[in-house]
Amino acid sequence: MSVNDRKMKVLQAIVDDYVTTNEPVGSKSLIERHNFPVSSATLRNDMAELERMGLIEKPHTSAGRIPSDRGYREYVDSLMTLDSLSDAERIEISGRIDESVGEVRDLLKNASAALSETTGYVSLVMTPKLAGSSLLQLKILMIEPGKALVVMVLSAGVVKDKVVRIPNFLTPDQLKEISDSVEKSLNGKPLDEITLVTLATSVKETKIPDSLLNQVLYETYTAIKQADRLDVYLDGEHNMLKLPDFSELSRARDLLGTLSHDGMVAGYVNEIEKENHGSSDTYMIRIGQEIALEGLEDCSFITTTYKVGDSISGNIGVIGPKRMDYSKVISQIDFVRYKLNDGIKKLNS
Amino acid sequence: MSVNDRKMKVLQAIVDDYVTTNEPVGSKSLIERHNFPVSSATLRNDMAELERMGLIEKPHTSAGRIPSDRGYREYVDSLMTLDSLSDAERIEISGRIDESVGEVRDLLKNASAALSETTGYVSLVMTPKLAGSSLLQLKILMIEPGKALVVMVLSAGVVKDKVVRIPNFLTPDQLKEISDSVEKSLNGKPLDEITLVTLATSVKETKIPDSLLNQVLYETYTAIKQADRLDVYLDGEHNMLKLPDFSELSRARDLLGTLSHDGMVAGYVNEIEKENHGSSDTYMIRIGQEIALEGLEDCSFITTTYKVGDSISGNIGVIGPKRMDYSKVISQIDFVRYKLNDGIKKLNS
DNA sequence: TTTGGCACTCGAAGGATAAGAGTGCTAATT
DNA sequence: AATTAGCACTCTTATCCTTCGAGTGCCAAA
Repeated sequence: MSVNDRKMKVLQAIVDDYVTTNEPVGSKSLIERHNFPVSSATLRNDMAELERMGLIEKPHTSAGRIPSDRGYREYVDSLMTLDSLSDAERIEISGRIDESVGEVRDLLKNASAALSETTGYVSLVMTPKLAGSSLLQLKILMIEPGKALVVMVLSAGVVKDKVVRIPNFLTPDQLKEISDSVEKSLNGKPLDEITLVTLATSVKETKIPDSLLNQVLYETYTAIKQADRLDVYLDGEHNMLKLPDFSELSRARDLLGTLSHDGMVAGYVNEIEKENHGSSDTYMIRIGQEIALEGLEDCSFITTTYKVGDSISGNIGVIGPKRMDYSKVISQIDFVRYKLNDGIKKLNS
Repeated sequence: MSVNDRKMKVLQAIVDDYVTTNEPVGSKSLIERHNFPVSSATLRNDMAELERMGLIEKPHTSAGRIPSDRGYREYVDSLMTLDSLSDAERIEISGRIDESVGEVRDLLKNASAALSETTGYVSLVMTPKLAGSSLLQLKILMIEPGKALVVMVLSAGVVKDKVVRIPNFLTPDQLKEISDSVEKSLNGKPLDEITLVTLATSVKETKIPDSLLNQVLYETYTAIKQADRLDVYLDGEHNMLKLPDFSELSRARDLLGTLSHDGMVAGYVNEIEKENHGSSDTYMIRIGQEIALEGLEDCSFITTTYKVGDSISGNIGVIGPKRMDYSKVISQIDFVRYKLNDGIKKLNS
């Protein structure tokens, strides 16, 4: 084993130890716990070198070493060995997710709950981005005078709807006429290409007075725009309070404060995804300072995607302390992702 | 002023001081801050008496006094003076709530956000209980072979729907036949009186084979049952970390742990409401140990109802430290409640 | 019933000290 | 050149002690 190889082993050992004990690790305990065929003095030299390379650091002059952000990065990129889930864990997760009844929303919520429960960290599940998916059907149904339901069927069988207000004296027949023309002209169009103008041109041929038409069109338009609204299911925030990493109240406060703006978190995930543009099934891992969200400096953020049909996907991930068992968490996310894909397929088929 | 009156004044002063300073209040500072026309020794006697009555207590032998749960109770029931909101607060709250677009769900979420924001505590908004409301319309619409949408209109104009799976070879005409018979026989029935049997009898006369019928009926039944699902919007949990009352990490952990089970909190609110059965517009206040939820021993829980139409109502409230400005919080809830009632009326009219 | 006075209590804050884990460096060894 | 033993040095943590001050309870006088 070359000297360089050993240094990397040392880094790996430091990360492993620090993750489990949450104590800066010193040369002596390193020797005790792992069987390095060298003395502690040698490890001290290696550790000094690793520090020079910026991979580990000491909290204080006379303390052991902890991994730096770059150290974790090196660990995750090159040193980590992936392990797999125990059967017990699989059963636990499956149980929670399979109890979902009927709606995608339940499924996503339960997946998030299962993920935060098994990891002990914060889980994140976002509804799929529908902006790029296309409109397969659109019907406007009269509920009662003045009130209608816009029902949209999107690619991959996703159904969205919204109650809208319409002019009181619009008749069901008139509404049907509008609905049919709109559907005819929008059919197959991607959601994000639909504008108010598109809608207006689609009903040019009808004989319904503009005054009535306009309100219906506008409401239909808002319904379409709202169809791709992003919902975020964050779960397990309170888990972070159990971690020694956040035993300082101010850290915990900053963290939970930021996490309470789920829109911010979602926005950040979308940014990350843009950078990795669309390579699905891969894991995006952000460590410590790499995360551009206030209060998450001591966290790592792991995300990946789940699928709804072929072209539509949503995000799923975990926010935990930098000091986490990356390998384990990734396999946990992976299994939840698998169950989620599966559940959605069953629901939407 | 009688001696007894003064004792109550002293209690009031202690609560007021303790709420603002979060320090046990002693006889001397009491004299300084309020103009009692007596000496500190006299107040000491009064305080000893109040303690004998169980209304105040000392954390330690040589500390000042803090209100006991019963002390707060006395304060809330008899001593508190209600004040009103500042214009700035009204505008702040109105702004947040008025920006809601289109859906009741947004409105509830925003109301909850506004409430947690202005109080600085945890807010709670629950969707209305629909179990008792009745079914005015029910339509089952074919979306594509194998998939249909069940649309229900309930009292007070509330619309609910759910995508369900149906047998692949069921024709739109058959579906319409089922839909019409079901609607005819269920019309006006309260949701909680509808059973699978009710549904089955309603379609006895149709000529559709049972094998097809049963799945549709079952799915419709689950759609109806799911219509009155209770959603809970808890917001501002992280605010609690800012309070000195929860600067002990373990307290904060217990509190947020319990609050993360929003189902538990919702269940508790329903219990409270049953006890107060249905007297609307009143405030239900639980203080400290009166709250039967783990981790909320140092909290107070104030709830009331908002209205959707005449007969349907939901709950809204705040969870904060016992040591809160009750009067202020109540007026804040009251204003949010008012804005919420108003917003719903506008949406549903 | 109220008041001044006084002894007493107890927590919070501030040092001082000792223990312990860990480091860096030097000189010797392989 | 790489490794090792040894040792002086550093820095944190825990513990104990002291002091300080706010507050109490109670007694005797008004």
